[in-house]
Amino acid sequence: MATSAVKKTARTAEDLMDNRSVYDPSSPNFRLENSPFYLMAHADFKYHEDMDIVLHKHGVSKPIYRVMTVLRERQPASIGAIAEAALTKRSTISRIIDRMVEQSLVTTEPNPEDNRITEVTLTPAGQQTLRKLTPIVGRQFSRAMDGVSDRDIAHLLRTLQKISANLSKLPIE
Amino acid sequence: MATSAVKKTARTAEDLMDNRSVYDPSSPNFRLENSPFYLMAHADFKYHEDMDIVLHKHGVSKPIYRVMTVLRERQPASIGAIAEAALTKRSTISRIIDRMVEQSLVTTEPNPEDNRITEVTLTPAGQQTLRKLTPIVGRQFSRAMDGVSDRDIAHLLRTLQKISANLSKLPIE
DNA sequence: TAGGTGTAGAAACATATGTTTTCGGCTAAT
DNA sequence: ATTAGCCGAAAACATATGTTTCTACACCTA
Repeated sequence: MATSAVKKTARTAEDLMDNRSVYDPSSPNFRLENSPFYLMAHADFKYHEDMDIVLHKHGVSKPIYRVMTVLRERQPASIGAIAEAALTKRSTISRIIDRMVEQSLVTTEPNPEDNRITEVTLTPAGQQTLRKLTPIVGRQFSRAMDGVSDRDIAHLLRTLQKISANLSKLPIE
Repeated sequence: MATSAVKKTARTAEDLMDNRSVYDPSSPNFRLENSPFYLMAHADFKYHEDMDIVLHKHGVSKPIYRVMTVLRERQPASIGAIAEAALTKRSTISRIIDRMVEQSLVTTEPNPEDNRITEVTLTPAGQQTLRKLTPIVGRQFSRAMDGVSDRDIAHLLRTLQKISANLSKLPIE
């Protein structure tokens, strides 16, 4: 077809704007600053980098905070369920929970229906800590989203959810 | 004002759709599946999880691939510059470069202007490996973006760039 | 009911990353 | 010119994560 032929011969400035060549990592025009996944990693990194400093002042590490946010959603939760939600290996979560028990942030007890399963629950102290942290995290979120409209955020969410769903299907090769 | 008063009293289903309460981590209505940063982490995790398996078949680890993509942009590059671009500590990059030298993927030489600086360059073999990997990564990218229009991707990029820029300013507290 | 299979979590082991210290080289001020 | 201070990188040290193995338990089936 004519259009694709044109696109093939004229591969210069304009297609830096309107087709995949800038952000598709297999394109020669690809640039990291235009890569969605690089930008996600960058945003995520900066977001947590700052927050980590503040959290540490409250005796909470990044992985511990992550576990707490998972537990806020659903409680009690098994080690395995937490691991999956927190995108971390079970053994790692198992040890993080150990530390959290030390700090009296959570308690553990075997599931009465299935003795293999360890159910984890936030203690009142853990919930209290989480409440204390919430406004701090809220400020960081606002800082990140400064100048981004609610409509843009909604759009961002839809796109990210689509991408996540795509990647949860069976992988390549 | 009237509108804000209304919003305060009627905090139910409709504001799950059109205001910050679902994705602002300081809101009680917050849910992880609606959190932009959680979704970014999730997408990034899945994206690289799959790719890692394929890369390993070509003798390339995730961090090594990351360094290679940075070097594709600018070459030669110092250890420090690579570390910054790859969102990793200098000492870590230093060791990754050691491994890459072992595998003859890169060469290093001191910067003639400043002997403290180590300049890293991809070898022909390294470039060859990168070229071999490119279509694989491209397929994974396409898989992730399946059903996402170019217009949506462009929108995503703009929003992510905005967020990254916000977070690169001075942090909270 | 016994045995095989699969699963959850912990322990043992290996690896990778981050933190701190050290070393050499650059630079500026006296 | 010398020295103090800074910076990049590497080495030494500490910590955290991932991988593999093991144990106990649950479930299925013969």
